[in-house]
Amino acid sequence: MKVKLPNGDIIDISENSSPLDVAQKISSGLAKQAVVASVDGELWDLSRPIPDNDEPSIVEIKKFDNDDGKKTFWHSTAHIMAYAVKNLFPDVKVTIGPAIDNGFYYDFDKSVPFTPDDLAKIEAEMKKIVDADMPFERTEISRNEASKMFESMGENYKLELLEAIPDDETVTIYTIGGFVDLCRGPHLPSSGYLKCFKLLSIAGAYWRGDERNPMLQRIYGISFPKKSQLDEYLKWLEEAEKRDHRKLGKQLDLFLMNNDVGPGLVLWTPKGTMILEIIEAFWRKQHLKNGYQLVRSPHIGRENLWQTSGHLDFYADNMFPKMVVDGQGYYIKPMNCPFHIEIYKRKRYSYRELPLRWAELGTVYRYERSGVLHGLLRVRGFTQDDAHIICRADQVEDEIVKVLNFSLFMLRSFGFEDFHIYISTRPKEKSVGEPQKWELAQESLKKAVERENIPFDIDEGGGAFYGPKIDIKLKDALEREWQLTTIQFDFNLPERFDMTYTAQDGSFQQPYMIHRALLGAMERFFATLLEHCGGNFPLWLAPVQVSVMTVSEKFVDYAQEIANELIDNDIRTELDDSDQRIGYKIRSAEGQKIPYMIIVGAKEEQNRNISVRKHIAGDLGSMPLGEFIDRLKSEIDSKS
RNA sequence: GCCUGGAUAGCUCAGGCGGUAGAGCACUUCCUUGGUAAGGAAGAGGUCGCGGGUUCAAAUCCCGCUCCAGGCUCCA
Repeated sequence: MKVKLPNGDIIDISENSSPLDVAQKISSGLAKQAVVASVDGELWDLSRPIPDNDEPSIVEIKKFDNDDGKKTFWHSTAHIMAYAVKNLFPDVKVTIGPAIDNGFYYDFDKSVPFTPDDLAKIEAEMKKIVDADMPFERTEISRNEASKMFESMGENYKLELLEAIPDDETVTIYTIGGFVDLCRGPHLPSSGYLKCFKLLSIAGAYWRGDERNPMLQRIYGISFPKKSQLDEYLKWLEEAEKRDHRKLGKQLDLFLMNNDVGPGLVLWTPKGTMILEIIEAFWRKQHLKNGYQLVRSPHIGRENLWQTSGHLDFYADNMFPKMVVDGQGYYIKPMNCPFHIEIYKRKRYSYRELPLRWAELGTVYRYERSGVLHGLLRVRGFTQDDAHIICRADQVEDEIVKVLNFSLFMLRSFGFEDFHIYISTRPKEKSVGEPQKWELAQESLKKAVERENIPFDIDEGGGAFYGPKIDIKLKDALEREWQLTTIQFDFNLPERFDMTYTAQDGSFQQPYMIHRALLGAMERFFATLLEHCGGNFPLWLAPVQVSVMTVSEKFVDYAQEIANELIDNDIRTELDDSDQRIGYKIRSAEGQKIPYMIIVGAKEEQNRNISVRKHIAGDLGSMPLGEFIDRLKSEIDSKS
């Protein structure tokens, strides 16, 4: 029989050949690296025979570097882990064990949770299975048989999964050694493929992710065909840990949280505040340049306001409880929008006055469940770089293009380059707003994104009930995705607050309203930036830009002179005139990741110049102060 | 909120099967006046997260709470 390769080549193979045989025909190298295949677009086990159709099947061989390859590799590792766990703990019930973006997990129902020691035991057991190189066997099975089998094994979770499989789908099981699992596949041909793996962590997880269901024990792990890949991954994990914003925040003395102040509430130190101030100054300047006006609003508002906005109906769970003042109910704001709308409603607007773009660095407070708080990424009090665009239907598309460009400009200014856009459309269930408004909004979002030529996905039905949105995710220096920007239509609030403008024909029309946060929340943005640069802030953001250090106390006067000159030139400068050796001062400045160090001693004082050392890079030699200042200024301007 | 594991000096951590604690760094003082990632000495620093119980005695054992970490669920 014949099969066709993706490049069009036709290959002759014998009956009942598998993709592995095909790979072997192409080259032994490919056969060695192959982990899975697709046959006519369907993922296919390497060892599963290819059907002999009239038309030659299209067979694609996939290696580990392919996404499907990775997923298969990891999924098979999950099975082998489950097998090992069943060997060691026969009472455990198995549930699901999928591949995820980085590795895999498997959830077990086990009365006594796993301990870290168990992980080592499980790894050792897995090693045995791998060394025995046992084949994965795929079997198609009738629903009845499968049901009987899992019932006899007492695997009630598998029974539940089985029931959820649609009637027209073939039920398959995969067997490896003594372990049988209900599984769609595909899998590696055998356990020997798993050259190196590591179990990483244990965590609780609800069955099917529903908190009303029992808590299962989840084990996370990762695996690779080569040891070097595992080492590289572990190094990456280590690097990520080093860059953890909570760790760097402490190390560089930027912010803190404290028990007495309360969970999820951030205290900003002078250095952290300096950075925030620079970001915010840049933010204000750019907003004014981009046609925004700034507004401000209070931190609390009357109950009635939140009733009108609907927050008390649909957002109350996330709001801090009511306080009563003079017999009136008040709430701390979880959002800024109702205030901006009240500003809008102070007068009548003509269609000529639109669009309005009102921005505020508005600090909001949301009640987040205790278990979800996480450093600066998830807090209870945070400052949104919020703005509301109020415009006419004919302005919507332009406004979206503008805000999208503005957003990308802002993010790029901070050194982010790699973006992915997600558009979310009208939910199927309930939503508010006229269909034609949704249509117009969704079309505008798509057109705007297409114009920018940035990869995007559409999440059909993924929008909020009150309007479609664009989210921008960015990748940081470690290729991790973060979501900051969101641009969101709102068909709910204009209606609830009865916002209108007077149209050309004298009629009252409801404007379109767009919420947008470009950097998202300042706290989250700060954390992202901090992890992205690993604490090595670009010069324009560094809280201390230069540390002037003396070789001995004899040169303090000259050093002070230099420091004063820098400060006069708006360079954030610190003078280290401590009674320490220069090596010590350098070490401490390097540890604080101060971008430039100036060293002054006898040579410098005599020549009226300075010696410059750059963070990480090292000694740059000596130069006149003026030249150094010019260098700093151009580096600051370039934001590099 | 749920599961698991934690909380000891400003920081990083050791110790402790019940008899009120220790290191390194940081801090203070003194010596040293030193040229590109740790000079030396001395000193000061802790109700061992908070509250209760058991006990002659609790930082240690028990219970409750707070906070933190990794997940789950939820989200900027």
